[in-house]
Amino acid sequence: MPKLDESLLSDLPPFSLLERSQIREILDHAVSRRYEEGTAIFREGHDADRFYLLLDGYLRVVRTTPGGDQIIVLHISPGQLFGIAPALQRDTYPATSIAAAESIALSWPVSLWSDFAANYPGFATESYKTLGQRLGQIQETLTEMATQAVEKRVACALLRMVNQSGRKTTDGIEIAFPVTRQNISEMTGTTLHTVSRLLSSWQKDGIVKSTRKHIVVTDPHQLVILSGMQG
Amino acid sequence: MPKLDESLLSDLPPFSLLERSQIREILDHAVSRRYEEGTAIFREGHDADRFYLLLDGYLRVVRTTPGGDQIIVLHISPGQLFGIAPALQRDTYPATSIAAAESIALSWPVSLWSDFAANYPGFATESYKTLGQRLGQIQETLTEMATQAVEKRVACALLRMVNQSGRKTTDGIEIAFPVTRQNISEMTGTTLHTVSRLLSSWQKDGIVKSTRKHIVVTDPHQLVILSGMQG
DNA sequence: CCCGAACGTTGCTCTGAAACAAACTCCGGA
DNA sequence: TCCGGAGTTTGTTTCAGAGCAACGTTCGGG
Repeated sequence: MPKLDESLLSDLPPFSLLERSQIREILDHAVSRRYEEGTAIFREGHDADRFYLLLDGYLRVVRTTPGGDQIIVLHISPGQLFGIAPALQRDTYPATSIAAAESIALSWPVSLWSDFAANYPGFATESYKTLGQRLGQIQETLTEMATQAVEKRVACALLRMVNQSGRKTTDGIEIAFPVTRQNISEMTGTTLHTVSRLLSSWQKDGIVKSTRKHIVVTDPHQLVILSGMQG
Repeated sequence: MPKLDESLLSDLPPFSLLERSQIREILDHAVSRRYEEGTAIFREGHDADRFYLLLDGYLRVVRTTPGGDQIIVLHISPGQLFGIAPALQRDTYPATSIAAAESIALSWPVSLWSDFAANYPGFATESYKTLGQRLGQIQETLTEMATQAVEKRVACALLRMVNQSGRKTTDGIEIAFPVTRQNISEMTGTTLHTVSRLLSSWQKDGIVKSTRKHIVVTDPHQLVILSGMQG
């Protein structure tokens, strides 16, 4: 295990108030690991024995129904805590985390959670803030799912990914991790067929440009209009 | 304002570990208020200046879309904390709370939250547990909404209400607060027409019995089967 | 270099549920 | 007592999007 550098954490909100020495302590307790695309970091229902911080890459947070259908609840980007079931007194993970791209994450045993919360100023506060934002996001998705037509839901899903991970290219803004039509259908509660049709037609209209597992939004503004504004 | 009795709180999880004197302190800071059916306790987006405990009645937690559609995110039963945005470092309520039946709630200014968490053992823990459960519920609803057909969603919604507030009667189990077809449609992302049809047909099959704003489930087992089990 | 799997596209059919429409019933208040 | 509004029922029409099917494309690995 290579020695981890303090600069990894010093700019991230949950740790930004801490001394260098404190960050050192935290890092010394951390386990760092690499996850290949498609690998599960932890699975729904399993014992929540560790909590995590994503250093690099992107994750999908996924739930599976008894019937075998899968849905993507949200995505995690670098710098975010995840698997923080312990913060909510859960002894089991409420969802599965899958690496959407090759990813690197730190993790700590849950037993350290209360230590962190007690000893490191701002840690608990920032963690709960994250949780609050996530709860808000999920509620947002739920309302969207309940009230909006498929086309708008797909447009919103694209916009969310663009906002979270978009990076400028010559053509427009590209989504920074691999996404399949199937993935998008799992985010929006529809079928890959319908998503494919929508993307094809948007491509025809010059709104997006997509190749296998890779999407570039060329006209974000049009997409916002399609999404029905404000959502 | 009548003096509140300690027994109100002594059996509720967030307070069950406390001394009588501590409960007294808490009550002395509380404001108690009655809300008529249909009244809002607080509204989405407003300043989160107080947090609440429902003593009696039932609440709907509701979100409204820019387009004016409304959806019911979850219900709150007596004994539960709500409006606990401060626990998540939010300065604004993420949803609206409406009294589904005549209700009574205590409330405290958010400034007391950190005092409570610091001074009353078990309070923070139990609050976060509640939050965790609620997050789980919403995820559950989201997956259901994304993957299940309308009939199953409505069956699940009825079962959830029955589980949360059901009381035995001679005919079966009745939902303890007023519910309209419209309400159910707002829980399931469908129309009141479709809900009405479903309830009519279930009534014909002897699964439910309903009058205006009032539903009794006469054959819960059948309803479980309709819901597609495990949901 | 070739093969097979994973991913994507497109056409066609069919149905569940929304949209529209029109009554009916219950309840509370004037 | 009557009236009006809120809640409910039921019928008919319509169509978005799921389901099914078949084919095309890309890519990685042997």
